[in-house]
Amino acid sequence: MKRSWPENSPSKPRKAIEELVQGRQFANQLRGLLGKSIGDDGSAPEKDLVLKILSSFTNTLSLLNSAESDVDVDVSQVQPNTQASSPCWDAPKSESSGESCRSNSTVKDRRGCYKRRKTSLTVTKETPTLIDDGHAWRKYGQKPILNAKYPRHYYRCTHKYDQGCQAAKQVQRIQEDPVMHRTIYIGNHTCRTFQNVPELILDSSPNDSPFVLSFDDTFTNKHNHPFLSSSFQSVVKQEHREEMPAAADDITHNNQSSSSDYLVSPDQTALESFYNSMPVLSSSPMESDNGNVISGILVGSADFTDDDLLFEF
DNA sequence: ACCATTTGACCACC
DNA sequence: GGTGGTCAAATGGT
Repeated sequence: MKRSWPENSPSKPRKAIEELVQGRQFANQLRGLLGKSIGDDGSAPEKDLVLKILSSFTNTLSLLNSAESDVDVDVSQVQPNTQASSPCWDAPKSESSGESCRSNSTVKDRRGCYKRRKTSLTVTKETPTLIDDGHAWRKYGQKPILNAKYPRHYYRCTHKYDQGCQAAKQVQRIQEDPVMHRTIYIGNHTCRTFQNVPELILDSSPNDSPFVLSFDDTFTNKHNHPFLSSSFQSVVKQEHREEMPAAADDITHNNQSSSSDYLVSPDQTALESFYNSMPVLSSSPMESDNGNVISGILVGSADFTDDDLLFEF
């Protein structure tokens, strides 16, 4: 599950990680200073630049650190034959969703009765700030994670039941850098209710990547990956898919489209090649005055508990 | 009253 | 059996 460094060179990557962590902490300190003097809207070019630096650090760290990540979702976890084994995820409330559930149990006894979705479409992001991603999330759980300093928070889409939206996310503060939060987006939004989310059109031109996005007329540089375009968003770590027809929930933006309208290709190989070929991180210089726009697309961490907010600045 | 969060309990997976 | 993911009652906020 977790990747590890080659046995013959275990120390160098770790040293690199340490250096990167330190660099990222320095960048965070600088960002804090800038934040105090500039404001918190993220629109200042200085702050934007710092965020990009942070993103670079985080990205590199994430690549190096994936083997140690406590929320690691490795591509190797993809288990195609588990696609149909997630009834509780798709319809967790339904009585029929838990085949393994005790049939005669009371309502209270049905707690935790579900089929855990082992693998699914997931996108891991690390964000230096807690920015509303435009979706409405409801927290449904919090768990302390073994060997992790900070608990993991579980969120589901607010419209899970009224619209059947399957999107969920897990948020956990990164141990090495508590300012950063690692958000794992699971599944894609099928709800139509969005706040502050701009128009986002997936360009499915056949000659290019089927996942190219265009952000209306304010965001047209197609070489930037949708996940990676924000100066706030730091890392798209890994992704794999299972039964979800679309790519990341946040890039679909189906507020104006039904689930069948997803423009992201469901083809897994295309998806993989897309993510393999894309640059690890690219920070768009174009979104600086549209921070809210981009954050609504790319950055998770909408709802946080008090301890999360302690680190907000 | 309604909605969101908290939190202990339950259960699947390893 | 341990860990992590989810449920749902209890609680709090508006």
